[in-house]
Amino acid sequence: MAEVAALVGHPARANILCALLDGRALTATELAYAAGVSAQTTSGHLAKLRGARLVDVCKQGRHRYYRLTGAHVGQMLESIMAVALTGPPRFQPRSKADDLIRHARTCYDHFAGELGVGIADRLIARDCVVLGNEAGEVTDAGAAFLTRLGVDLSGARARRRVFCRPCVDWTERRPHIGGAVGAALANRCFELNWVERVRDSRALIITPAGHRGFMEAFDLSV
Amino acid sequence: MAEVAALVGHPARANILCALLDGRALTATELAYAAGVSAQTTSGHLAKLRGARLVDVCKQGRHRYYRLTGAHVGQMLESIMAVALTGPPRFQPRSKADDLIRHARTCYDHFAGELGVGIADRLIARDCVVLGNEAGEVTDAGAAFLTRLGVDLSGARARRRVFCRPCVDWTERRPHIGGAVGAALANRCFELNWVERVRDSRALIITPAGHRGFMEAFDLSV
DNA sequence: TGGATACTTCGGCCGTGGCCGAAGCATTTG
DNA sequence: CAAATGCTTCGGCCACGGCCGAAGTATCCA
Repeated sequence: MAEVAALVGHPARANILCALLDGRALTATELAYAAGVSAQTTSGHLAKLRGARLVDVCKQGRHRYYRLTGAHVGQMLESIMAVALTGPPRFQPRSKADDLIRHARTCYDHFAGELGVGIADRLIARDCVVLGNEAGEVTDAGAAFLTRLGVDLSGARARRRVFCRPCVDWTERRPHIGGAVGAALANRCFELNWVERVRDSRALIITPAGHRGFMEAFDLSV
Repeated sequence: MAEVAALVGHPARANILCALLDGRALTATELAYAAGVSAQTTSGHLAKLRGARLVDVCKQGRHRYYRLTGAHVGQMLESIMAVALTGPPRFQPRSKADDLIRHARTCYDHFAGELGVGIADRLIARDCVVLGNEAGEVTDAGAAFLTRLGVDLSGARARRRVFCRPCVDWTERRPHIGGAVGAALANRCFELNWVERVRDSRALIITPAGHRGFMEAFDLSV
């Protein structure tokens, strides 16, 4: 047991595992970037994670795709995060980049930060979405609203992943909307050019069109 | 997050946390024995665990009693165990103590092992309890049955914690009943003197009265 | 076929963190 | 008040494990 915990207990490996948390499979190079260490160091970490069956690998050409071995690993990571969040507030140097990332960012493939939590709040207030502790659901009114916005809900339903789930935001410490719905909504916002990615970061910039759009659609000023 | 995992990821600290897993409060010296290191080393570990709010301490005379800060820490430990057990099979010397703990033990504050899983199985078979993946519920028939047994269900409902939830058993690899209901049921069994704690262990001994009681109440021979 | 890309293995350097002996407080007991 | 007990702090030793540079496989592409 200590071995498993020790594997998660190193920043580089924790970053790798978090990057895999949404179930996608990523290549070793992508994970090296996420971990912030060199490719050969990452390779060593991945070998250890594989040895403990925390991640699986599948070869495709010259790429190797890594993924979590199963939901139980994801649940473990979530439970560790939950404990970490109840811990003592940590010292966090404020910086320009920090403010950006607190303001709006992606959480794997959906929105987080003030933007993500704000959207979730509005959708909940309008009875478009119901979020429980472990799961969530889109109401009929919510489905109509999102469809009107151009979000591909039927595509989202067809995917094998969880349709709608709450995802605790690590800056706001409140839930935002994850799962296939969260991803589909984020996709649509990218299409509409409401947000743009910041290079080499998970941070997002909200375009002028985005400011108008989020205000019109969600009555949300960001 | 990596910090929390790193704390759990050392054998000495993992032992300390496991020793606390049944919810009892233990003194620093007892924990030093459980961890297998000297008192001063243990003191250092405990200071770190306390710093991360994984354990709480309360002074009583010249003793200091340590306990887990809450159920969320216990759940995290269980989920790590669950992952550790799905990993590559490890060499495990079988011992008398091992058999005991596999047979019947406490899991935080409810029953686990063959006993815990057996009880869960019978309650499910009789439609007294329904267990999902993340949550569970007690049926009306179940409430009547447990009340007849003397379990304090209304007290359990009044508490702020999750009422009924499945808890994956790390030896049986199947769910047993946790949450407030699991705790209340365990309490009642202690009251009835059906089980007794084994010193310095989470293992339980089923008394002769317990053998009769579990057979009569649950049709369960343990 | 040869070079580029993706990934792993090897080897050596270095720092963090664990460990215990000794000493220092705090509390209880005689 | 002194001795014993429970626990923590301090200091120094040591080793495990992380990190990267360099070199070695495997695969793709022109």
